[in-house]
Amino acid sequence: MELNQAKEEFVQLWGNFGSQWGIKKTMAQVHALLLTSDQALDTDEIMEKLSISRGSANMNLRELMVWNLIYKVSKSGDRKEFFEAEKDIWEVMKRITRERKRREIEPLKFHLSKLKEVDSKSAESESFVGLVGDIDRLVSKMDKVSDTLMRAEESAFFGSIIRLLK
Amino acid sequence: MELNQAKEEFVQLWGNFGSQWGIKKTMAQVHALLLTSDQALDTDEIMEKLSISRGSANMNLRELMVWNLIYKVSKSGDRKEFFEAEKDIWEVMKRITRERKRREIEPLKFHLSKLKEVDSKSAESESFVGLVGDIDRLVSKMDKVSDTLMRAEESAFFGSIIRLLK
DNA sequence: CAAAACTTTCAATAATTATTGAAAGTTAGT
DNA sequence: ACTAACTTTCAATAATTATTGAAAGTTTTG
Repeated sequence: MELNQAKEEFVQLWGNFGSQWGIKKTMAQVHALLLTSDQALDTDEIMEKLSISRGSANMNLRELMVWNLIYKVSKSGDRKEFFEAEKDIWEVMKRITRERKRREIEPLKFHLSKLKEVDSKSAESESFVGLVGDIDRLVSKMDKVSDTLMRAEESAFFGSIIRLLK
Repeated sequence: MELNQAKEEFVQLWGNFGSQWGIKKTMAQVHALLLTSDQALDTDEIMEKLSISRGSANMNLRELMVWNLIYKVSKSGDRKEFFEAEKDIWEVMKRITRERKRREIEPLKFHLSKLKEVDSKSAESESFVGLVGDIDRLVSKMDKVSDTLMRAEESAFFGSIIRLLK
């Protein structure tokens, strides 16, 4: 397979899978384009390569910066802004996980804790509170495990535990 | 807070968060309704409680059965079908994870392996193949870890490792 | 400071995705 | 085998979500 074709397929692939797990398709495509580009690109290049409008390019680039997945870079002698992606895939995954945690896990835990305040007079109330509590504990556990995983590469101790899990 | 109000809020909550992570909103709401119901419900009750059409109720119930999150149950002396949810939350999470793995991780790995067949003549090709390989390895690792977690409750050995991660 | 170069915004519009509900299909009882 | 009770399908429609692009805003340069 030819390199440019492979890159294009990668952009589509990343877009489709990204949108399956909560990342907007176009944002994921912009990300993929920058991930597979050996040099920083400017807005017009991105618009052209992905056939998207200036507005969309701008919006998605800004969002990717919020997620910390791409950086603005300047080229001397050019006043345009160029963008380049964080290339360390493990770092990419950590940042996506961090952002999703902030946007999803934390609000979810907040709402669950409210629901536990239901008047627990009846057996049915008890079992509802039990269910909510179980969900809360499970979410917390998954959250903790993902934290630990994210730290694993930086710690010999946790790293060795992770290796056990292979 | 009053129980029925809490249940309604839970249905909304589950619907919103479900749709953020790839489960359709109405399906998640049907699931939440059955999770918090102390008895099995029939299609008409579900239609009424969630204000959805017969078609939508049917479609979402069938999909939940594919995911193995709910069961059909019969009541003697009634030929209607009733539905009830798997109540063990850990089991629920395992089944959701399993289904998502089947639908997302496996196809992703398949596509990634294709992309590694790019002609690697140039330095740029090498780095593209490197990126794809990194992603493939990361996805595999996360997949393995999640498998291990899913098995953890059933194994004293893995269970004790998981407890270390708290 | 004025104009050029570039970036951002946002209301209108397009694209996508979910829902409806009536009709077709199925199953069970007599 | 007929009918009534119930379930499923799917083309039409509604609801939602993403995209556009022209106008407004900002920054840089001479």
